[in-house]
Amino acid sequence: MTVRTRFAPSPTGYLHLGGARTALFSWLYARHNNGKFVLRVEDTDLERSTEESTQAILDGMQWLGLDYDEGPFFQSQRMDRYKEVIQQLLEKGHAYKCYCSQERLENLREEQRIRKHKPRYDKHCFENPPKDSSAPHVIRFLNPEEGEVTFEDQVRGVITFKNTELDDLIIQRSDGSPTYNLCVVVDDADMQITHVIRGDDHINNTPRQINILHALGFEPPVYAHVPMILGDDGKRLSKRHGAVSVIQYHEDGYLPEAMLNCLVRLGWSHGDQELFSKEEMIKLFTLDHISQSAACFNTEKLNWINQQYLKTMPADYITSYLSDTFHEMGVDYLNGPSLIDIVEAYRERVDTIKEMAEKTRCYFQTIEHYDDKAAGKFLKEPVLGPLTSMRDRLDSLTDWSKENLHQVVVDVCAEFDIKMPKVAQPIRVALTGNSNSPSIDLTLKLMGKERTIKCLDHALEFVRIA
RNA sequence: GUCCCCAUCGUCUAGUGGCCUAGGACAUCGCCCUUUCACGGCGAAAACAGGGGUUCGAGUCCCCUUGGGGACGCCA
Repeated sequence: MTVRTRFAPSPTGYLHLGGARTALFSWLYARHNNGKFVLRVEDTDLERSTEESTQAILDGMQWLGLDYDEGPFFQSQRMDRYKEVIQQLLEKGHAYKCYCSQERLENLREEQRIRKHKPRYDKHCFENPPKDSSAPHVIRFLNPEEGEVTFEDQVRGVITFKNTELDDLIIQRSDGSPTYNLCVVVDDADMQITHVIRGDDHINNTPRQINILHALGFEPPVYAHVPMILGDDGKRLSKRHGAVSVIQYHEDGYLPEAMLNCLVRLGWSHGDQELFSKEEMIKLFTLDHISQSAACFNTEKLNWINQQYLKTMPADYITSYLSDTFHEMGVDYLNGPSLIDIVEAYRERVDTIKEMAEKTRCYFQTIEHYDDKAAGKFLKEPVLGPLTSMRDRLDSLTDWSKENLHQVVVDVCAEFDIKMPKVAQPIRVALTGNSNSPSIDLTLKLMGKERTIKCLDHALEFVRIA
C-alpha cells in the first residue's frame, strides 16, 4: 500500500512556523516512502477563510519547496459529498437532528462548569425528538455511550479516551454547512490518506474522528501527532513574534534550505547531525525520532544554519538572491564590482542575505554617513597624513590589483612608521562607513579606483571639518 | 473543573536498563589564528523537576507530586 499523507491548513492566516513544520514532516514522510503528498485547504468556515490566506500558504510552501502531488483540494467545493455522508449517517441512526437553541446550549455549559463538570451536550434532542422537524436545527453525531477509543499514535504511543468523555458533536450547522470533524473524516477517507501527521492540538479530536470513521465503515489511518512549536520566548506563536509567516523569513534574507533545515531539527533528530540537505532529510526521515515535547524556535540557531548554507552553497545561487534584494532596495548593482566577488568576500561575515546587501551597498552607492563610533575612533586628525598619502599613491596607481594595493598600504605604513591597522581602519571607515570589512586590499579592490578616491576625498574633508 | 499530552544544559537535542564521570549543536565566556570584522581551531561553564518503587544496576521501566501545554465552540 502506498503511503499517502496530507497537509490540511485552514486559510485563516499565514503559513506560520508550526504549520510549515507540520507540512514538512508530512511531505518528508511521503517522499521518504515514495508516497503521495496531498494538499487540502480546509475552508469550511466561510466567515474566516480568505483567498489571501490561501495564497499566502501556497507561497510559503512554494518558497520552501514543499511540492504536492495532488490538490490543492478545497473543502468548500465538496459540500455535496459531505451532505451525502451526513444523510447516510442520519439514515443509519448514527446521527440525529438537534433543535436546541444556542442559548440553551450556553446555559447548559455554564451550569456544567459551575458544577465542575466537563461541558457536554446532554442528548436532549436525542431523548426527546421534537415533532416539528422543519424548524431550524443542527445535526449531531451519535457518539457511542460506552467503551473507549484507543489508537496507537506513532509519536505518543497508545492513547485511550473513554467514550463518556466525548459528546455528540455537531456535524452540520443550522445553515446546512458541515463542520470540521466531519469534513476531515470524509476527506481523509475519500483521499485514501494512510498517515495523518498533524499538530498535537488535534489529539482530542482524534477519538471523535475515529468514531465517525467507524460509523461510516472506514478504517482509521495511522496517526502521528507532533508537538507544537513555541516562540523564542517560550510562549505560543503569535503576532507578537515578529515573523509570523515563513515568507517573512524570506524577506529577512534567509535561504529556504536553511529554513527547512532549522524546521526539521525542531522536534526531529538523527543522532548528532545538525545539517541536512533536502535529499538527506528525505533519506533519513522516519516517525520514530520525533520528540514528544514542544520546542522553542531559536532565531540564533537559524542564523547559524543560514550562515552555514551561505558559506557552502554555490556562489552564483546566492548571487541570485543578493541581486533580488538589491533590486528591492533600489540599489543599482550593475554599477560596481561583480556580485560573485561580493558574495565570496562577505559570505562568511554575515548571517543573512539582507545583512549582506546592507553591508555591501556601499560598493554601489555613496555612503550617506559614517558610523558614529567608527568615525569617532578612526577619522581623527592624526590620520590626515597617512590618508592623504594613501589617496595620492592610489590616484597614481594604474594597475588596480590586489598585490599592488597591498604594496601601497605597506608603503604608507613604512612612510609613517605605523602598523597596518592604523592605516587600514581609517580606510575601512572612509570606504564602507564602519570599521568591519574584508581584508583591506580586497576591500579596496572591490571598491574600484574611482569610488575609492571619491570616498577618501570625502573622508579627508570630513576630518578637516571635524 | 474534567479529560488528554508533556518534562535531559539558557535553547535545539543524543540517550530505547550497564558503553553516562550524561554526548553534540546554538548562544555565552576564555585562548589561538589574524590586517578590522568574521571564518576556523582549542578550551571552559552549563542539564537528567521532586519523591517513591521495580532491578544486581534507572536519565532510561512503573506510581505519586509538582510544573507546563492542549482540548472541552453551530473555529479549524
